[in-house]
Amino acid sequence: MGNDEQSETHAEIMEATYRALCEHGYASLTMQNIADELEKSKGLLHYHFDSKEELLIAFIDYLLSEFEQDIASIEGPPDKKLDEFIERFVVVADAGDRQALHLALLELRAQSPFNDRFREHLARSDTIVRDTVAEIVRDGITQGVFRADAEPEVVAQLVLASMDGARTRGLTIGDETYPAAVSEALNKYVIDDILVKTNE
Amino acid sequence: MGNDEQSETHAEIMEATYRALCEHGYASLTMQNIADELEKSKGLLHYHFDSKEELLIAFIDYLLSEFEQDIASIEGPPDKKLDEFIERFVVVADAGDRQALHLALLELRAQSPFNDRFREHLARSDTIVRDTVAEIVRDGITQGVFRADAEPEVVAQLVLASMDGARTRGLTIGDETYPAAVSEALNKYVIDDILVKTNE
Amino acid sequence: MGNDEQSETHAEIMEATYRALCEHGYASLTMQNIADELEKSKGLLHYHFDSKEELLIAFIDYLLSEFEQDIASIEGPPDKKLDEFIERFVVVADAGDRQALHLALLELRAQSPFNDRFREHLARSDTIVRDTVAEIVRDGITQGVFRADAEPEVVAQLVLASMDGARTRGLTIGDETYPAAVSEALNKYVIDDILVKTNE
Amino acid sequence: MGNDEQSETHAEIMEATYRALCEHGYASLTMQNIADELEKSKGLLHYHFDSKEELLIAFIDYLLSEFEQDIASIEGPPDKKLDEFIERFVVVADAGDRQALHLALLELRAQSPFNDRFREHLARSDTIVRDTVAEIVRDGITQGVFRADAEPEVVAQLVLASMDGARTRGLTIGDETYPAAVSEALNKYVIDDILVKTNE
DNA sequence: GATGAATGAGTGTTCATTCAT
DNA sequence: AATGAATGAACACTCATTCAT
Repeated sequence: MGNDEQSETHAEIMEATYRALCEHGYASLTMQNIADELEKSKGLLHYHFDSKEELLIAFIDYLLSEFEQDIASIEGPPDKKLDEFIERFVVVADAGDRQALHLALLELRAQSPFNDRFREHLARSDTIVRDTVAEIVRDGITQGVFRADAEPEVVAQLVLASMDGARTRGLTIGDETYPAAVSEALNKYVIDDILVKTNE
Repeated sequence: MGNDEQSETHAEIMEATYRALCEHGYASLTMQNIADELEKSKGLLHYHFDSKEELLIAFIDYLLSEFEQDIASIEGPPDKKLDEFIERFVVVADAGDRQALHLALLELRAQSPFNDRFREHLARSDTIVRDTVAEIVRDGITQGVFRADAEPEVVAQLVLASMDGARTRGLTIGDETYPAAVSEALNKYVIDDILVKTNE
Repeated sequence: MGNDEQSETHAEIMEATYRALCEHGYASLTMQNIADELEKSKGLLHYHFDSKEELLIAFIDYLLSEFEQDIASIEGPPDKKLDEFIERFVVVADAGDRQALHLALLELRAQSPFNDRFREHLARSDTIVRDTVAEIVRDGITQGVFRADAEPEVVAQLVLASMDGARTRGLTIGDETYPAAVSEALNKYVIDDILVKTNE
Repeated sequence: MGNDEQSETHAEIMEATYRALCEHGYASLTMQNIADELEKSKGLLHYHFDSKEELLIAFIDYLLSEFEQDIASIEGPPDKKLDEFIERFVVVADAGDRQALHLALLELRAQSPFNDRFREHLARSDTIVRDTVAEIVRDGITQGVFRADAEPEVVAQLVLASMDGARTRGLTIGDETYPAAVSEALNKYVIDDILVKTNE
């Protein structure tokens, strides 16, 4: 059976933390909030995690591994993968839920300058995601769908930054169309530029 | 303009709040922190503001008006103004301080989904800033330095989003070069595209 | 005015701590107990002391300084002073109160192996008290009331140890006559031995 | 005698309790501490004892019976037995361990004013030990090694009190030589006095 | 016998807020 | 305007105890 036992309650706590974080926000998140979402006692949380910080570190890892799995599952030719990647970052469909996920991440990020461990765990994932995008661009160049002078690392940074910022600003003004609008702009002003035009 | 009496202590409290926020972060910000920075008592804060929230709302306005004044002070031809705008957003020189300002803003933004008043005040400013950038682009088109098919609103959104995201990701991984790198990418992949090429 | 301000509330907290300690014992002593005795809120205790430990350290100092003042006030010729010292240690009269004081001290002592700061503060006082007793014996030898071969330090140790132990055992079996009995034994088997016999 | 089944696990729990008590002290002693020392689960402790208090009562009995057996095993002529008794109370050799035992006892004693059952169990033992010492003195008088005017009960009280107090003060100031010093003083100022001098 | 999950009451501590001065 | 004392609710965390397995 292995040590998959970590899964049962551990996973439920992570999900409860997710819901609690979405509902109350990081600054107001309490162990009681999480316990309420879990419909278990506060004590149980401390039975499984030494402290709130420990629980949140575990939560960061949970959140990021979910996210990493998600983007790793993207298939297809490089240009389609890049589109799909942006699409998933933006999320038109299940707006509510994934928006909440990115908000949760944003809040944790906003805390990272004050918490070394948060920063370390978040940074690791940031690098992975950026490398993934850069790799897509690199594959695209190799396969001839992206122009040879496109810089994979730079494009990756710009794509990620603009999508991140779009979400942040979307949250700020409560305008859910913001990410989609930036996604379009990104396609028009950036992606289009690096695409090899077949008939021009 | 208005009751200038507001100026003296009020301004000092805003500055103290700024320092306290930079040092402790939103989630750990206490009235005592602010009072300590002010070198006055906690009670005084409540004499001037009915509650912590009220003080923070006032702080958002203070922060944004500072920011709005800053970008309003940019002079020169549209393409230079856009460069300068990005430059100030990025800040190469006084990294420490302005970085802190943007972090403070980010934290407040991360809270806005949980606080209607935060959101309203932040949204107002967001719109102003975006309109300012769009106006610069519009002027640039009129003056013939930007291509006629550039969309002012869309470019403004993309510029702001990518700069915002760059800072956020810079904070996440504690990499101060991130915003500068994205700034360059922005110039190369976006601004360059909409510039009217004089001799080509 | 001076910094005697420490006196007002500080003293009341010390007294409340004393009463709470007597009533509940160290192991069950809570900040709430102390607050209840003080008839003030728990928060106030933390306004005056950073932590429970800090409060207890202050309490040790308070207790010991009271005690040191008490024994320093003993007057008269050396042999009478020694008697009076033992008498006060034993206390026949106001049994209840002083017994409680010594119990409080005993509890704190029992904790000292687990708390460096407790130990340091208690040790300082222990030394002072022992030196005081030794000094009495030394004076007695000089003045010819104690035999020249009496060892001041050794006698002081024996006197203090037996009185301390008497109280401890008195507490153990709830027998209030124990200290008095040991006091007598001490006089008969120790003090008598070192007294210079005038006509024998 | 009785249900010998008690022996196996029961004894192991007692020993674990002893170690846990030595390491953490009474005030910080938890069922988890004991379970850790036992290398078994907390639940098991409650299987064997209805409550923590019940376990501690059993522990007092265990501790005292060990102690009583120890002093009962002393052999030889009365004056040697008295010396040996003091020696064992003091313990020069295995300082660490027996010191811990007496500390454990002291802590439990310090609790006895707040716990009737503790007090009763401790008092019973106190009486037994005191009677044992008094009996030694009485035997000594009968056998002519102690002076006829020595009062067995009084001497026993004084010996026990001073040794107890010596240990307490030794713990207080972290001075391990204290008990030995008092032991010497006891011999010189008390035991010597009641010894029948053969050539004088 | 023995465990691990789970609970709930209680702990020290924090903090926005109030108020007399 | 300004303070320091004081409060009360809430917080993270602890722990003896229970119970299904």
